[in-house]
Parts: sequence; structure tokens; C-alpha cells
Amino acid sequence: MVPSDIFNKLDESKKTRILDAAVDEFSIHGFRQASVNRMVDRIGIAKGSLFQYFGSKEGLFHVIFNHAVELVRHSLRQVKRETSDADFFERIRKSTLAGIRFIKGHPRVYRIYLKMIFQEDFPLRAEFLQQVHLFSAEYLRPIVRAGIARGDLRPDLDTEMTVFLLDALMDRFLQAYCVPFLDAGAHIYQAEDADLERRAAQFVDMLRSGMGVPKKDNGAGLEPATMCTGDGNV
Amino acid sequence: MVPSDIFNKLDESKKTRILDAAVDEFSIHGFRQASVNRMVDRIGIAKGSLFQYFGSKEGLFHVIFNHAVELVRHSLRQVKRETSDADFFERIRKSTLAGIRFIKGHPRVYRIYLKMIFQEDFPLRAEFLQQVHLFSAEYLRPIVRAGIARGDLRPDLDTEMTVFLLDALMDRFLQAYCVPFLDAGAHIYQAEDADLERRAAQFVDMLRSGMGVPKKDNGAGLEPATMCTGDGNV
DNA sequence: CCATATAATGACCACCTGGTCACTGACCGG
DNA sequence: CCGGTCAGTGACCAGGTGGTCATTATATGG
Repeated sequence: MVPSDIFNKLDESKKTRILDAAVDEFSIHGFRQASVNRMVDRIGIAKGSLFQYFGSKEGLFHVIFNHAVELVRHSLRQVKRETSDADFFERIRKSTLAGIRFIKGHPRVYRIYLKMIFQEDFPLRAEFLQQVHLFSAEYLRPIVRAGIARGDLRPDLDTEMTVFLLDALMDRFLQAYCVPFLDAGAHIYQAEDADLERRAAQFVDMLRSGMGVPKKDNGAGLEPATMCTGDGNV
Repeated sequence: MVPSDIFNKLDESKKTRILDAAVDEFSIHGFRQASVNRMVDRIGIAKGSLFQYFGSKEGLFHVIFNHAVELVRHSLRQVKRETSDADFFERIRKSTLAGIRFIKGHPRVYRIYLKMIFQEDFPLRAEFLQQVHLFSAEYLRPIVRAGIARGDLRPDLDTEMTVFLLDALMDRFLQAYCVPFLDAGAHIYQAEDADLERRAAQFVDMLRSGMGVPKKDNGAGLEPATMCTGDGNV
């Protein structure tokens, strides 16, 4: 659960080196496939020491993991504060871009998260995913509620379904940024900031207005008459 | 690449037993963590036999994999045929539910797919994901184009972004059905058919109309006259 | 300078992995 | 009944795993 006193008494640079190597290993290989031998080789300490510090591979992971949770929590709080009085769609847009920023700042942490979702044999997987779920729900639901209250969102929305859609899309946006082949040709994968901004704006616009032709009056163009012929074909 | 002649000459029930055990093992453990020893134990044949049939663990996986691709391809073709003359949103709704049906029919195949996305060390990962990407693009893009042509979709849509959104949401809908904690409280995970139908309908409605309050006139259906006033504002 | 407490070490353990190959025994044509 | 073919076998291999612990090195205090 917690690094031993012996570990805490180490000088800071050594502690950093150790944790850094561990994060690296877990982010590349997930839990099971991560190798304690490789870690100690890279760090340059004896294997026995690692086990003295953390008890087991799982204990080591636990430490890394708690640290990651703290990072995420802190980041979420900050974004929420920064956007609290903005329009609903602006909040979503900014939150998405904040997610991108987080990934850029902590790419390995995000990779560990991805591994965790889809690898059955992570320790604490269930508890962890439960936490992420709570994060997401606790983060998005109030935003949706506020959006309805502010009059940004249709009041007849099903909150749960709305949260699901937002969660799904924001999550996928982030995944598409760092997992190849997940962006379905939208060129989000490792895109430049400017492109990401544009994509995020597009995506939020679509959230707002949907994909369907406006039911009534889309004054946009020419000959409004033809656009409103009752029959479906043109 | 291909099972040896020796394997093909086995009687059908034995072949099935072998492939079935392999699919099971891969779907539970992914590639790396899958154990050939466990497979042969379960099947009740000697380890040497498996290697005689498939050459290597990777060769065995290749056979499983090709079979899976064929299943998916077939399923996609069928859905496309069945829905070809429906309204855009109806096509999306039906496609999503067809996805659910596929997962119910081939849960292990879907699990292998999920593992593959997020596990770096799958053999052929890149080629495979490329294929899935093509499937998705080739499947959705024509539907979007047809939707615009039919007048179901706003003609000003960015096709790539639209495909991305659809892909993201449909994929997540399916994931939420079979991975816990991914449905953000929408109760899609292992839901009953009736609930799924309702959720799919809701989700398609949101795609159509978006979440934002309608810009102008939300006269809720009455007075059809107002629906076709030529001028932009009401 | 020694005695003691404490931390670092790496050889070692049991176990598991994918893969090999000399052997076995069933079958078949002559 | 023989010789030959051939699929099936499982003991065996080298290499890796997480984890242990007797031994050694280092620091501390009297």
C-alpha cells in the first residue's frame, strides 16, 4: 500500500529515479508483462532493495497508482475552477483540451490508464475503474445540470444519457490523440495544437446542434421554398 | 499463417474443440498472457501436436484471427444490405443494435478485439487495426454521404468529423455493453434488449438534434405553418 | 576502534513460458 | 509378418518470472 520507511528515507533523487523507472515500465508493458528485473537493471539497484521498499510488484504499482490518481484529481479540480462560469459548451470544449494538456504533461500516466481498462489482470482494476467512473460522473453531471439550469441545454434531456455521450466522446477524443487508428480519419492522432483546437470546436458544435437538418426554417440559403417541400426527396 | 494439412485432416469435432479452446484462451488473456500449456491441458492433446498443427503460438492466433475477420466482414455486409434504404438515423440505430447482436453471438471475438486495441504486443496489431479502421471508414462514410444526399443530414457537415463522432459513439456503446464502468451510469452494461433499444433510440435522437436548445422557435409541433416560413427568424 | 544496528546485495528458488525432438505405436501395402 | 510411413507424444530445454534471505557493506554511537 505504502512505501516503507526505508524508501522514504532515501535521498530525493534516488526516489525519483526509482519511481520514474517504474512508471516507465508499467506504462509500456502494463502490469503483468512489466518486469521487475528490467526495472532494477535500469535503476542500478539490487532486486532485493525494490522488494524491501515496496514489498511486492503489486505494492510498487500501488504507489505509482496513488500518485497518478492525485494528479488526475488535481487536474480536474483546476479545470472545473477555471471554467465554472462559462457557457456549457465552452466548458466541454475547454475540458477536452485540458484533457489533451494533461496527456501531454503525463503521457505515461495516461498510457497506464488505457492499459488498465482493457487488461483484465491489473491489480485493483475494479476499484480503480470505479474511481474513474466516479470522477467522470461527478465531474460531468453537475456541468450538465448547470447547463440545463443556465438554459444552454434542452431541458428535456436525459441526464444519464447526456453524461454518457459526453464521457464517451471526450474519452475517445483523448484516446484518438494518442492511440493510432482510433480517430477514424479525423486526424486527431498526435495532431498539432491548432488542429486539435479546431477539432474540439467542431465537435462541440456538433454536440450543440446535432447532425440532423434543422426541423424548421434553416434560412441559410437560396429558395427557401424548395427546402420546405413536405416530401423527403429533392 | 495457415493450419497445416495435418490439422485439416482431423475430424471436425476435434478441430472445433481445439479452435474453441484457443479462442477462449486468447479472449481471456490476450496474446502474450495466453498459455499454450493451458490450452493443451484443456483440450487433452500433447503440446507437440499444437505446434505440429500451427507452427507457433502466433500461427495459431493467426488462424483464429482470420476467422474473426471473416465473421465481422460478413456481419457488416449483412447489416448494410438490410438497412440500405432506410433513413440515416435509422441506419445508425440499426447498425448499433446489430453490433450488440454480433457481440452476443460472438462475445469472445469481441473481447479479443478489445484486447488487441489496447495491448501493444499483439502480433499483427498494426495490420489488424488498419483493417478495422478501413471497415469503419468504409462502412460509415458512405452512410454519411448518403445521409447528406437524402437530406437527412445538414449539408454543411464535415464528413470526417461526423464519421469520427459516429465511430466513437457506436464503438463506446458496444464497449459499454460489455466492459464494466464504461457506461458512465447510463446502464448499458449487460442491459436487457428492451433497455438497449431505448438507449439506442435516445442516442440517435441526440445525434439528430444535439443537446443545445433549438436556436429559434421551439413551438413543439403545433402550427405547421410556422415550420416553413421562408425567412430565417421567427 | 570496536559493537551494534541497519540497509544493500545478488545468488538462489520454485515455477512458468514457448518451443523441440527422439521416441512410440497405429496403420497399410506387399 | 514385415518394413515403412506418419501423426501423436511428453520429457526436456533455455530463458524468463516474482520473490527470498544469508551475507556483506555501511553508518552510527559509545
